[in-house]
Amino acid sequence: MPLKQTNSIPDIVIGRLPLYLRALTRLQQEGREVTSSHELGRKLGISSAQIRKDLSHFGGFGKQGTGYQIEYLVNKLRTVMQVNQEWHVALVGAGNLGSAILHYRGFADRGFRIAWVFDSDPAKIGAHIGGLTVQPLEELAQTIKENQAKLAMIAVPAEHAQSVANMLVEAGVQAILNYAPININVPDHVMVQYIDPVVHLQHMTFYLKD
Amino acid sequence: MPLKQTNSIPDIVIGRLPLYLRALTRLQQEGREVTSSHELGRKLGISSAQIRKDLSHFGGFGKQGTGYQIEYLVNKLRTVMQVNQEWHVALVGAGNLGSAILHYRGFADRGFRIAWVFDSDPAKIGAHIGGLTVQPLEELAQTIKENQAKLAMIAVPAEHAQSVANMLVEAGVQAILNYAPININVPDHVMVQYIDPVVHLQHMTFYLKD
DNA sequence: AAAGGCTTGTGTCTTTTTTAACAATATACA
DNA sequence: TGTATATTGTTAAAAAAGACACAAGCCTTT
Repeated sequence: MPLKQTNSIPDIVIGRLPLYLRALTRLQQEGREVTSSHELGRKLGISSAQIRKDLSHFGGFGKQGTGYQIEYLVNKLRTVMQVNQEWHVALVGAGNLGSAILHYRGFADRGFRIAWVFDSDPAKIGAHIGGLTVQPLEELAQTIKENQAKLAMIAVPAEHAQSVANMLVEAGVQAILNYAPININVPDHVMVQYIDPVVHLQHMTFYLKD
Repeated sequence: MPLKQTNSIPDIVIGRLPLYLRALTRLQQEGREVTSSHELGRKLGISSAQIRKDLSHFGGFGKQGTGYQIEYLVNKLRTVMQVNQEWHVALVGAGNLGSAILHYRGFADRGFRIAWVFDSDPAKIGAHIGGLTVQPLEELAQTIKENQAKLAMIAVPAEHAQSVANMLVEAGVQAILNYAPININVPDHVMVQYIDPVVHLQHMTFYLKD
């Protein structure tokens, strides 16, 4: 689903890079300048060997006996992940969830600017939320094409997620973050990731005693 | 991190069960009564063999030549995952994110009732959000102990997530869904799952051309 | 009642992922 | 300077996860 054939680096490794980056930037905020695979592993609940191996896919970022220069490693990871630039993201859905997403600071803080928001509800179109004006769904294709947006988030009811996805794909979006609790089908060249908190809760209740 | 040693069924299998349940309930809503591992696999982007193998860990739920009776399988999965009951969840943080979580219908719809909400901000305490009254953080321990809450969600700024987690653990919570973009450390017997949309976006930008 | 078409559950094989181990190198300090 | 300690990058081994393949069973149709 999210994967592509870079044929050398496993997708599961790519999936851990954001976690490394997140932990490293936090260390940075705490004023730290150097860390080690052991420290990072302890913080993330991952073995140090795994961290070293993952990072080694992209080059030797550390120094024997010393560890990793945090600022240097952060920059390298940002480059590898292509998040050393600002990404503009389209959001579809301006209901409760969409509004919450628009108000969340965490995206802009880490380089993802929600640049457009669409909804099909006439009552919402034209409204100003989080500095943006809600556009009608009809404008989606043109806006995305004109701006060559590559990223989009879906925050509409499950029933409409697939048709929205179709529109996004048709308009040229290459990566979708789907908040609707439903699997969507897209062509192979389009990536999809899912956010469904209930899935996580259910994963955990399996293990709960009583 | 979320794992425990049931020593027989891999955690990665448990993690897929909620996805199966989600797809199955949707089929049910569409009026379907029977499905197959092939159909389910197609919908989920998973091989049919994997689905059959995963389900076989819990017994033979299907019928050769026919497939799976959806209602029957849904009930079985709910039982296995222990979501054939309503869970009461404590929420910490009544800011933007916390409010959004409180207003989201998706939890209650699938058996997770947010029953208490806590915040440390005097301006928020006493406020009514989504049918609940925001309680002061000082009441967290007692409320959770009295009600034997097992599940909690963290929706506070990253800086406070660890101390909130400590309080929750101390109060007896066994599973935490952490929306704060930071890794938290908890004892082995406590499970943690993370929701961080930026992690998913970064996972995808790696693959984007240009 | 026999044949043909599906689909499950599972044993086996293959691939992927993780862990373990260690030589090489850096730093601190006696 | 030399010794002890720390930490990387990498190779090899182990473990885990996934794909494959097929006998067995169910249903429909002739």
